Amino acid sequence: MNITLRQLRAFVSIGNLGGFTRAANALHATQPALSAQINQLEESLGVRLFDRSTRSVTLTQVGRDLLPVIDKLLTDLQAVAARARDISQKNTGRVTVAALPSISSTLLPRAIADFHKSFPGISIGLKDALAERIVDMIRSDEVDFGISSSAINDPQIEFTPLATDRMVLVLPRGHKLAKSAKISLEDLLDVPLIFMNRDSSVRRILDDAYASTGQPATPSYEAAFMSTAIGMVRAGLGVTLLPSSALEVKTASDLVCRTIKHPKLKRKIGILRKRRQSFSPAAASFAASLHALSRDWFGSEA
Amino acid sequence: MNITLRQLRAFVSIGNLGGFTRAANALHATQPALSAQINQLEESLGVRLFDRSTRSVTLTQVGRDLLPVIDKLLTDLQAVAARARDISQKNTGRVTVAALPSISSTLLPRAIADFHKSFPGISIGLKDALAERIVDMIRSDEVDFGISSSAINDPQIEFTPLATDRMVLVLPRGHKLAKSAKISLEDLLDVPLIFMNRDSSVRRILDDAYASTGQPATPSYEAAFMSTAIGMVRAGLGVTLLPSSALEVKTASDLVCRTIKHPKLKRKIGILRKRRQSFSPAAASFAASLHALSRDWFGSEA
DNA sequence: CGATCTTACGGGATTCGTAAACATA
DNA sequence: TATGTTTACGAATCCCGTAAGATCG
Repeated sequence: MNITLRQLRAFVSIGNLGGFTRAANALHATQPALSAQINQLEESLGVRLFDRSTRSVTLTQVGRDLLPVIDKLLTDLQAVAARARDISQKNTGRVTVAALPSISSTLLPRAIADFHKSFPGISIGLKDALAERIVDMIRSDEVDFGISSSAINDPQIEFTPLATDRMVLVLPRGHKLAKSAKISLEDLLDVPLIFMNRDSSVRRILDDAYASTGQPATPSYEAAFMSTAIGMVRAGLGVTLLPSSALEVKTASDLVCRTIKHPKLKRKIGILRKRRQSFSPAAASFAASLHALSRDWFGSEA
Repeated sequence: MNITLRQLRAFVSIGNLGGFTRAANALHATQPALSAQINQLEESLGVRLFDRSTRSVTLTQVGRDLLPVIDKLLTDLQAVAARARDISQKNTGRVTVAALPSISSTLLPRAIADFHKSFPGISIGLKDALAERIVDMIRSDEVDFGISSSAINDPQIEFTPLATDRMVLVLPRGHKLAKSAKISLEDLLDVPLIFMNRDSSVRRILDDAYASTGQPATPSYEAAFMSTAIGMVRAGLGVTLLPSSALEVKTASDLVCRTIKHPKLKRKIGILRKRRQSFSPAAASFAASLHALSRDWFGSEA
């Protein structure tokens, strides 16, 4: 015969309430049901738990010993279930994401702030890193998911697009190109160019784009941080191409942004995660929040 | 939906063994059953516990969190059940009994020794006391049961006879009464009598018996301990009447025991316990052992 | 193609609740 | 006599196991 939780609950309830009838009411069951359950439990354990007369029920010595232990057991179980439900209802949990610096500095802070309003119980960890490192962190489960560009060739990693990030030309307000209606890559040949250095994924996109034109990229300067590149533009050292996601430049009144028509001057930004590994409820919720926010941010361009 | 122990066991087993099929074999169940159980558990908790592909099963983050907790829960339950079964199988436990001094010094030491051979896991506590105190200890649950005479007038206390204890006359080997074939109470009128003092239940029996003859008891000496009374007899100060249960006197070669025919010169010795309070398994076992031993000891006289 | 999980479904065991019997204060 | 437990029994439910389906390596 097997012990069931119902039997244990009946035992605790009867023991605490001191009667089958009272316990039956409390448990929304009938007395005969409890009677049977206690009989089964007693048989399973091989001990008599209650001394029952028709008029009163008292615990036996063994029952008195067992009651607090079993009570604790049931309380513990309830706590575990409550914790699980808490996680599922996103009242608690932790999500850690890895994202490119451009995303980490612009979209994510706002996303995190918004998300925290809806789910104050979930804490979010953010690690900014370059594309390769992001993939590493996903592989080693250091993060729940990553936010990066799609240029990944790993069958283990799954990409879900969030938005398209265009490369925009950033130039000083008075620059001659600022007047041109349309600007192409060829127009930039005789202008000093400021690129991100070769570690960055932005740079890789530019190199690819230039390679497709047959004209190699010849930057006059290379910067490790976007803020450096912008500072150089502002100082009149040249122009630079930066992802629109790093839109802090838009707010600078002495700079002008112009889009350049070229199929390769854009990249897909999206969520990277291990294939066939489900999101935790908290991570799923945050990812959904990111999708919603990116629609507002970039519009619904594919 | 309600959580069941089977679901938890399935979860732990699958989590530890890393597969539904392996767990199904281990649990002597079929794998669709486990599949259903995990589905139910996941629904109850509101969280996904496993990431399952057709070829492999891995715990989700939440599942990894929950596994050790639930494992411990089940282990605890098993320990509780094992403990209860231990008690029921009398591999463990403690019995405390209160008994009259005459019983405590003769029958009980042997009973305890015998019992210990059969049930080495049960420890037995013995408290020797007079009748009133025994009843007190039963009432206050200081002891599991008492061993005393039946002269108790408490509806709360239940008496189960063990044996009949006769009062025997103890006299020096050369005493004149030792030659008489039959001795009655009246024959003792002109002999110095040594009685137990008025606290003892033995004395009460003698007083009752004498009262029924119309002749008041007139002891020449009163002793608090039986050994004192015996010493007095041995010294020739008189004769005494003692319960046969205190049979150590039988072994003294310079003394003679003679029974006296009188309906009141006996008492029923038995087990006293609270009405409608069940024995613990250990207590029941020891009580049964006492019944068996007393049959050997006194014969099966009612 | 084989190993493994999921779905579908029928039969059997469990268990619940109603009603009557039973026991004690 | 009234309260409260146990017994009896019919019915609903639950759950398991078999078999077929689906999917991934």
